[in-house]
Amino acid sequence: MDREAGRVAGPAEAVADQLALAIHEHRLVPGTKLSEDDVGEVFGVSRTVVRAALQRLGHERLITLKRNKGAFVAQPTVREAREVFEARALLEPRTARSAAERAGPAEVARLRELIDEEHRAIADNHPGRALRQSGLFHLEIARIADQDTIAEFIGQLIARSSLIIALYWRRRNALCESHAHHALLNALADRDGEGAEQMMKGHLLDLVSSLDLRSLPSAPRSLREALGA
Amino acid sequence: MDREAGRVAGPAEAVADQLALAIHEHRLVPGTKLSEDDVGEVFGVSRTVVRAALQRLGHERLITLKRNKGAFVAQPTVREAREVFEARALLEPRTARSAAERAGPAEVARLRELIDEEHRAIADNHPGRALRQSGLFHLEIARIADQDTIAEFIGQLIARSSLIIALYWRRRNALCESHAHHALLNALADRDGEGAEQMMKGHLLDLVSSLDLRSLPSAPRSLREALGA
DNA sequence: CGCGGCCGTATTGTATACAATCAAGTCTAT
DNA sequence: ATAGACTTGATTGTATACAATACGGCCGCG
Repeated sequence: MDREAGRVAGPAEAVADQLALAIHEHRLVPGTKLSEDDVGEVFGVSRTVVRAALQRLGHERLITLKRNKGAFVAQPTVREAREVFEARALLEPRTARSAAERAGPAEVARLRELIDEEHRAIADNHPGRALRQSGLFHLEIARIADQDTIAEFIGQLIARSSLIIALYWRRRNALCESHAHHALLNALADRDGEGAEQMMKGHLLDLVSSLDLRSLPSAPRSLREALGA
Repeated sequence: MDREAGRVAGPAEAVADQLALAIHEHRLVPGTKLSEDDVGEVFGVSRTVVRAALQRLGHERLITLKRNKGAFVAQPTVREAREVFEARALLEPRTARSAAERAGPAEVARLRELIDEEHRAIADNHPGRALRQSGLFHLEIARIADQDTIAEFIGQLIARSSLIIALYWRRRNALCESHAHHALLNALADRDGEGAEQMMKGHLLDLVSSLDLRSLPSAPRSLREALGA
């Protein structure tokens, strides 16, 4: 479960990972303020390590750091939402193709397990967990492609996608898009690179089209914030 | 010269930018240790802000943070070098196409200015500055494409490429690859998207082939000496 | 002469204290 | 009553002090 091999994890990483998970699962919604004292008390660490964690999340664009004002769970704009999915469209299809050309039985099994957990989360009425598992499925494909650098980018984009979905998701039903994941899995199992690439491309387009990128971000926490910054 | 609009710059950002520039221009070579006390004394700030700066650079993979050991200018492995250029190959050609479809006279003029500065740096025998300008040329194309998210990724990849070039550059002559930049510029000025995409693809392939991905890192230098000149 | 454990020094990790800035509520004057 | 300035409380920005860890030299032993 370590974020990255070769880099030793410290308390700040642990705090950042916990916060990132909460954001990913929509337990922390966009716009929420993350006070340094509050976070420090929750995790039992000092502001020093909290600040380090917040800095990392800020660099990943999961939170926005406003000078002298504090850290807030990011609220991606419509423009940023489009850009994130355009970046994913550039990276993920080709990566899925590479993954298909490399996938063995062990890799397919890992992907199947992720899909199963996603289904279990849906059955348990935990849409946040389901979304997280869905993201891990995409990330695992990048890892199978044996491209750590691209995988890291995709991981960031997936996290930001989670924020975008929180803000712009159109239909609230929990159908999600597990069929697409199944189809992708089959293509990978068949080592069908071309198919996997096309599947991923279509899947991402479906995702974007399931968003409502014409509306403004859903209601911010305060009117003042909507009119001010 | 601000790194990013919307985010207010503080002292830590200034220190990080200076260090990043030094790394980019090869005044700080891979492997160099960045002691917190030394950096703090050089820039006249306390370790707190130095640590913030080092953390940002660490997240950008320009430096490697070893727990309880300190920060060192990163030494990308051969594998990482390949991955960085594979990522660039995924992102930059399509981005160059978009840029070509959007470029107006002002954008072309900015690019031409960057090329001119690159030539001036070469004429002044400042290969570090020339390399930096070359990177800014690539980055400006991403900005012209009006894709901030992708541009940020490309910016990171360019910075890492600078480290890779420091470690694996084969021929030491300062010929560089300005012809390719000129050709790219012409394609952009002609709004030739397809041509720009192909040019960029070929240019990146040329870059990779100019590396010697079998040699090993060279000896580092001291921080003070590198920044003093 | 080489090797292994010990200790001193230097550097990083973390917590805390102080300064600076911001937000909100109060008070006054028009 | 409202607009504006002031003041107060809270939160962040920065510096410093202390604790923990690692590196290097020294000594003793084989």
